[in-house]
Amino acid sequence: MALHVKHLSGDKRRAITVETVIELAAEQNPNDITTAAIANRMGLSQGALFKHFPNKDAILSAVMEWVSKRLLSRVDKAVQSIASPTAALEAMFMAHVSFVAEHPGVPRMLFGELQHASDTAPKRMAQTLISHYRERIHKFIEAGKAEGELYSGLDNDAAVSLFVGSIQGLVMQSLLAGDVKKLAQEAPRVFNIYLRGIRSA
Amino acid sequence: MALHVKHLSGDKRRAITVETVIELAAEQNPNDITTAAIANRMGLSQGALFKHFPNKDAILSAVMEWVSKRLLSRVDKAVQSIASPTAALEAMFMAHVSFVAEHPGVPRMLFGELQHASDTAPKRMAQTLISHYRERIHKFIEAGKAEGELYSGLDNDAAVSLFVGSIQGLVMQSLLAGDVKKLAQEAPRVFNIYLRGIRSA
DNA sequence: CAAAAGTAAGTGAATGGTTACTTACTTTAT
DNA sequence: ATAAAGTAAGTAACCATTCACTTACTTTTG
Repeated sequence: MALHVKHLSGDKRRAITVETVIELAAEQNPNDITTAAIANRMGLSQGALFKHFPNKDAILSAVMEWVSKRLLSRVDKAVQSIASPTAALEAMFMAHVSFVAEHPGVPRMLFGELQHASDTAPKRMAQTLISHYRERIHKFIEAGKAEGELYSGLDNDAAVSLFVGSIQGLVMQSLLAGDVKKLAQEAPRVFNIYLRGIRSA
Repeated sequence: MALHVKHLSGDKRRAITVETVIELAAEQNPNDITTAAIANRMGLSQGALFKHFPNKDAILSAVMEWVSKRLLSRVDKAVQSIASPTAALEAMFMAHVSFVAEHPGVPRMLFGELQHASDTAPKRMAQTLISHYRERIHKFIEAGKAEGELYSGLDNDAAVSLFVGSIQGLVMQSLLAGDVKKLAQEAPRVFNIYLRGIRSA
């Protein structure tokens, strides 16, 4: 019928909830996104959220699952059918940056979750996402070395850290400037320096 | 008489408060450090804090001021009497990393403040700290170019971003590992890659 | 020089606002 | 008609801030 906005199916509602949280995280401190704010943005009452999620942590977990799936499938897609490891790293970098530009709330939520002392479910999910992400970079760096594209004396772990950090640096700068558009402009220039640091001769 | 712990002078109390907050920020999400937690760690009642600070924001502002002074003076000291711009960059990098290793709560608080939507006093202080920090790197990169130590085609802004990001990456990894000691080990290896990315020939 | 007055620092118990979550009841869709 | 989805009005916990009062030390004054 599509006319009624109320009484959506649970699956749809859960999906909308996740997108709403990510939207809100782009605008405010993820740590103080309230269930009231989420419900309000969705045009629902606060209590309605708890028909779909048992508690707030479950909402955040759903967000983390969404982020994990989308980010990893995005970078995986960007990388497939690219033969050269360094080209793959570049494609991965750009895919990640454009994902962040589309969803600025994502890195903020990730970092926000990692800050927690106790290991909550969403925190663990953030940790595994990042570890999966790092694994992918690791593979490309090893392959790049094997093919002679990368400096043979390169420290693999450090190279992975710097890859992740270079994106962090861009995110932080866009956080400071409050401007997401600059991300796309600066990204290739930062990657060029990184590439220069890891490639052979 | 030095025996009494109670009734310290206001200045001392304020200094202890700042250190306590940074200590707490190393252990838990800076966003939910409560005035009760601060007071409790100091062996004071909650109300006593407000004899020294008008409100919680003033406490956070004091923390940011502490961080700004200490971090900038630390890197400035590390750099003085170093002629070569690249050597200065390295010294600055290492000084920053060792500062963070000593005070793991600091980067967490900084990032936490930057996350806020409204611009509170402590947020503005975090912003100016970072902008001062970036200026210093900028100068060395320009000097490095002038002296031919750095790649002439280098994008200055990108190089600054990557410098900051490389530290961010290290911090994030130590956040994941929950291990601050690895910072000092990994730092030189990450900097080597960075240096390779910006230096000439 | 000591008692009185003053002051900064401390306590502990309100206070009011906010938040996650619950409950009792109503609406909608199949 | 019944189960899922929604509402509105709770509740208990928590948090920053305030307040009335006490304690430790300093300054003033008879």
